[in-house]
Amino acid sequence: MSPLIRQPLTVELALLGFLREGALHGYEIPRRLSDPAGLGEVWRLKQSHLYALLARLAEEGYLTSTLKAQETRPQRRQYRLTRVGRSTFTEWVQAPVARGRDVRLDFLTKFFFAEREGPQVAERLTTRQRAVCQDWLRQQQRQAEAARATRPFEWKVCQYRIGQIESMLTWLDLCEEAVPAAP
Amino acid sequence: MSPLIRQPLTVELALLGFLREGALHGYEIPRRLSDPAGLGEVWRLKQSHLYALLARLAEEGYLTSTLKAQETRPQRRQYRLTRVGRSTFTEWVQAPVARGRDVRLDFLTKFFFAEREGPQVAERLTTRQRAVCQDWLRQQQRQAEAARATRPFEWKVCQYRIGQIESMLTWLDLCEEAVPAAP
DNA sequence: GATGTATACTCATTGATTGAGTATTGGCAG
DNA sequence: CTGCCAATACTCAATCAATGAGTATACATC
Repeated sequence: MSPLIRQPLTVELALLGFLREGALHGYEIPRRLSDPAGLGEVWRLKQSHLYALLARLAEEGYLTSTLKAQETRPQRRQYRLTRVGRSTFTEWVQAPVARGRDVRLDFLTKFFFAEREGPQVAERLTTRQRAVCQDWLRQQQRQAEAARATRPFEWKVCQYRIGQIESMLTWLDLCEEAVPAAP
Repeated sequence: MSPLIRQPLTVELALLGFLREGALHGYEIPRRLSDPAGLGEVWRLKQSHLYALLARLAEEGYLTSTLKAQETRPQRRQYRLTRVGRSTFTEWVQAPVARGRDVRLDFLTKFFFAEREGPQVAERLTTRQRAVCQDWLRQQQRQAEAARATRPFEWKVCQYRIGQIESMLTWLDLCEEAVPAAP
């Protein structure tokens, strides 16, 4: 239970999402994870990697693990969210992604769980992410303007990013329409 | 000079691009790399990491290193492309990026060097990349269609990707316009 | 009774990445 | 003229993500 120094604890936090609805054992998670109707399209995670992540999440106090014997099968390790784990997850799932390169994986994952948490959560996430995207957009547009005449490569990089951000914004609109409006 | 088994030798190959125009020492590369008019906006590379990559490229036969004494300063290591290094780079720089997640870094890097190699190279790269993107697009559209009614999350993921790919295609058009037409 | 498969993990190793350290020289402020 | 800082040019040890391979048991089935 060190004071949680590890800054970037990004995607592994998402694993906590699978434990929201109750205790789980390690073997069950890849089953849910690989469902193509869910995150199976977005994530790939090797079994050994998963166990390593779970162990570290336990070490850092986000969840507890207890061994449960079964009559027939080999014993399994039950993972359960701690209070810290629960609140950290709730915070994580509503916080927008801060860097463009993380959208691909992180945002889609957040959105997946946010929808499961309820329409308010999903809407808050998309609203906040839209604000962040609009900041990015403004910043890239400024930079593109500055580079336009003198630095053609930098200008093209900016144009690329601007296109990606704009299409992300369009997509966010689509997502918000799809979420049933919060009361 | 092992038979180059390492499959993914991705971005580090780009380092060879800096050696195309002549021998270099390790310290010079981060200077060129961090130029914001060039790849400085796209890449971040720590010094120690850079040296590690150079060492491995040398180990794998893409370049040779020799120590050069200087009158005053400490001696430096001169890196020079081998024939294998030269041809590997030429191939790499013209090959389209195969996975969407690599576009952000890899494609922009390729394009940077391709422009330096000449308009034919840049045009070949963009043409091929466009073909790959169109494949992705078709595949995602098929998948979106299949997921539409029954798997809403999967459908959204597809829509996200479709948007990104479409905006990439628009950007590729922009790039080709900017490249002076090959004779 | 042999073979395969689902359950449920563990472990050793690789390999990317980083922070910190080292050594030398030139310039310049005091 | 000396003390200190910045620039040059790397090296090294440690960390940590990620993977492949291995282990052990039970149930099914042929």
